[in-house]
Parts: sequence; structure tokens; C-alpha cells
Amino acid sequence: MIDRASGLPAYRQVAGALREKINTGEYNPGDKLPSERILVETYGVSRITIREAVGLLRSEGLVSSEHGKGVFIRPPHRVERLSRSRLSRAARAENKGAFLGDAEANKFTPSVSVKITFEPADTDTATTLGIDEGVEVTVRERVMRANGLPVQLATSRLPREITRDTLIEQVDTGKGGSYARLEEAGYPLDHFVETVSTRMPTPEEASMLQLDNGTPIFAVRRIAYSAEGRAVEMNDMRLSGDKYELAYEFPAG
Amino acid sequence: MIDRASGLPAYRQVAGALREKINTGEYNPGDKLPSERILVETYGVSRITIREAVGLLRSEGLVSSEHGKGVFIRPPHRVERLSRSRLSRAARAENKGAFLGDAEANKFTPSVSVKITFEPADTDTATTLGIDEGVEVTVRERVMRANGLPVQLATSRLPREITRDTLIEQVDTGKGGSYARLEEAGYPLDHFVETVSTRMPTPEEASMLQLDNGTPIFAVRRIAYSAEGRAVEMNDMRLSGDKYELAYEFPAG
DNA sequence: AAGTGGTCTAGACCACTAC
DNA sequence: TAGTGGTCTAGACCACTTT
Repeated sequence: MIDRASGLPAYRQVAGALREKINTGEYNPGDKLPSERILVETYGVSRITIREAVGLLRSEGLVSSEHGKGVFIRPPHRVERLSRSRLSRAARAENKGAFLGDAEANKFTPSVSVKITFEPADTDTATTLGIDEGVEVTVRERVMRANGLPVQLATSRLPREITRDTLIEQVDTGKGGSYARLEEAGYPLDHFVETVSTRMPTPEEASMLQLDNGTPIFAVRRIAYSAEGRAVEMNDMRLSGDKYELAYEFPAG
Repeated sequence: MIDRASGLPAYRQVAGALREKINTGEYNPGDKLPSERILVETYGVSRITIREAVGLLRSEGLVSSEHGKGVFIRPPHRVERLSRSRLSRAARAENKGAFLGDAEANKFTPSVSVKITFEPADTDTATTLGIDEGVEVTVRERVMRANGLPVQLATSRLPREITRDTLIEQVDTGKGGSYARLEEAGYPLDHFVETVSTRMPTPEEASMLQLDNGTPIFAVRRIAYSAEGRAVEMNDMRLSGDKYELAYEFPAG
């Protein structure tokens, strides 16, 4: 099976052969690959070479290994589509926040843990919120779970000046969530800006979101602007890349 | 340096030590890591173990190897921000298409190669464009380069019925690009919907976009809707994840 | 107990880059 | 020529899962 004279390294040839069998459907999602010892005999290469081939497929997100059980073909993405129109005032009024709205739209059981702290603004925060460095900021760190599985990390930062004496400083922000409280506090919202980037997770992110190898994450920063044009909240979100798809609609005019 | 009794594998301890030195600034972007042979002596482990540690950092996108030269700390993302308001009619009128608009905004020298074919619609295309399977579709495949470097792959599909006798079937679509031609042909655009997902690239995508290890890609599908609500174009884009950031603005109301 | 993937060793040769 | 990363081997022991 392996052409030693082709110039292509053996492990890439093995990876290519396995990839082919996955793509053509000879192996299907959930199937187990032959064990490493068997692949050694099949392709006539050493075990390390087989492991390198499998490692390549893993880093492509095609397979994932389970210690003591085997290597399995990963199922296609299970995707929750996050449509940004759900942030409309009307949609917000109906529930306790964006994540719970997603839960209703996508039919999963949501749970959220929240940690609230107060910190001086670092450079990035100060620049983004248009305040001075060191000014006190309310920080809401949340872990969102769908059916018990962590799928999203989010950290919101707001100038404390505008959250004092509101439910935003409490774990439960009440019906409509933080955005509703902001509007009541005299900061009617005008628009949001989201910037989306993607990268591989840090080891901490990978463990918190229970990500397989070869799974990138979305890093989304949402900034909420009040009617006066002030940035009143920044929300840094980390989404598991294999569970989410983001949808945006915008006019042509 | 390595604690054999900690239970944590040696290669993870080495990776952790190197990651620490990168994060604390002991190694800076562009710096070369000590050679593998030197790390072998430093940490008292075999070369394979060192290579496993470096491989982990590579898969995290922290470093990249150059054969014969060394392993280098990757510079932070060089980011082009793609703001979707650039698709407004006014912005489009000024240039030949979205990519050339980006070029102007981000000051790089753009080049585009285009391949045009006509194909029967597959299931996905038919569903998305609301036509029957097998109906002829105009396919524009493009490779966009910034300063000679491929940064984006894009494939547009439109029902041929509406592109016949327009510049959309030509390599050069003229001032304002395909969208301007669509509007002239009697399909004024109303809005776009973009869905964004992220994943690791296939080997082909990685080689076309010249991606380092540990670099995910954006897969963006943009659908253009005419004033009558018809999907007139679908555009599947592949963007290098370490070069792009996507920005979307939407109202709170 | 048997099978699986995970870790690790010592050593070899190759391909690429620099001087 | 010397140094670098890339590939590969044969073999060992460990940790986890299943039977």
C-alpha cells in the first residue's frame, strides 16, 4: 500500500488512504478505525508512523481517539445557528437573555453559572469602553451549558458607574437580562457591533469547553452602544467551533 | 525541570514550560526556540518527546517550524477586518467588487484569478437558490491574493437564467462587480444573509491558502436576496483564520 | 486477561538552510 | 560543512476499557 519511492512520507500516505476511506463512506461517522497494531500490519510501517498518520487526521478534526477503546470517525458538526436578530428588543423582552433565547429556538436545556467581580479597567477594556484605565468595571463571567455540556464562555464588562444599584451586579439579572436593565437605567441601546475571529483554543479553553483535538473556537466580541453613541458593554464570548454557526443579516442598501 | 512522578506526561510538561516562556515574553514573536537537540539536554528527555511537545504548541498555533532553520514563535494575528457595511450599494458603486473594496480599506495590493464554469445544480445549491436540481448554474470560482499571498477562496453560484448575456459570465464583471450587474439585469438587491462557521482546513485548502499548522479557516456562505425575496446568488468563501476578522453591525431595535 | 491507545527510549538517516 | 527539523525503526511499559 505504501510507495517508498514516491517522495511522500509514509505517514502522509497512510493518512491519505484513511482520509479517502472516510470521504468515500467506507468508514462512516461513529465507526472505529482498525487498531494501530492492525494498521501496522496493513501498511507495513512502524507503529509510530501509524500514530503520526492518525495524529494528522485528528488535527484535521476528522477522527478522535478514546483511550482503551479506539479511534472513531467524528460525526459531522452538530450545529446551533445563532441568529443575531434574536437580540432585537422584542425578542429580548420575552426571556432572560440571549442564551436562553437560543435555548428556546434550538430546543436544548440551558444552564448558566455566573461569577461577578469588580476590577480596574485594563488597557484593552478602557479603549473599548472609552473610559480611563483603572476605572472600576463590573465583570460578569459566565459558563453556558446545553444539556449539561459547556458550549460557551462569556465575559461581559461594563463601567461600574452605570451598573451600580441595578440587577446587572446580581447573578440573576431578571426578565430581559442585562440589556433590559441597561435600558431601564437610562441607557437605551442603539446598536451592536460584533467582531468574529477564530483560532485554536488555549489548553484551559479546550478543557472548559471539552473540545476534541482539531476543534477551533470562535472568539466573538460584542459591543453594545447606547443611543448617545457610548459603548456601554463589551462581551467576549468563546464558542465551540464545532457546535455553532453564526448568522447575520444586513441590508443591501 | 521535568517531574517524573507528577503524572503529567513529560511532553506536556515541556510544552507547558515553553508555553509559559512564550506567554511571559521570555520568547517573543519571531524568536527562534532552542534547537530540538538543545531542548533534549535542557529537559533530559528524548528527542521524540521534545518533538511531541513542539507539535502540541504547533497545533495550538503558537509556533511554526521551518525545515533547516528552526522553530519560531508565531507573530500575533495579522488581521484584516472585513466590515460587512462595505457591501452597501454606495460602497459597491465605487469599485469592482467586495474584495477590491477591502484592499482599498486595508491597503494591500489585490489580485484575483477567476474560473467560470456552468454546471447543473446539486441538491445543496438547488435548495439554497430555490431552484430545481439539475438546473444550469453559473459558477464563478475565485482565488483572491493580497500582495501575492492567497488569503481567500470564493465560489459564487447563480441561476444561469439570470446571468445570461451579462458580464457575470465574464472574467471581468466591470465596475461595481457582479452585484451591480445583477441590479442592472432586473434583480435589485434587498439584503444579504451570511452564515459563518469555522473548522480545520482540508489538506487542499491548507495548501492553497498556505496555512501553517494550527490555523483554522472561516467558511462563510453569503446569500444575496432580491427585492422580490428570491435568492439570486450564493457565495461560499474560505478565509484564512489568522488573517481575517469579520465585523457585523446590527440595530438593537 | 486481552485489547486498545498513550508515553517514551536510543539511535539512524534524510532534506533543507546557512555559512 | 555543520546545524536544523523531518521521517522512521523496533521495542518497551503504562493506563484505560472491555470481556
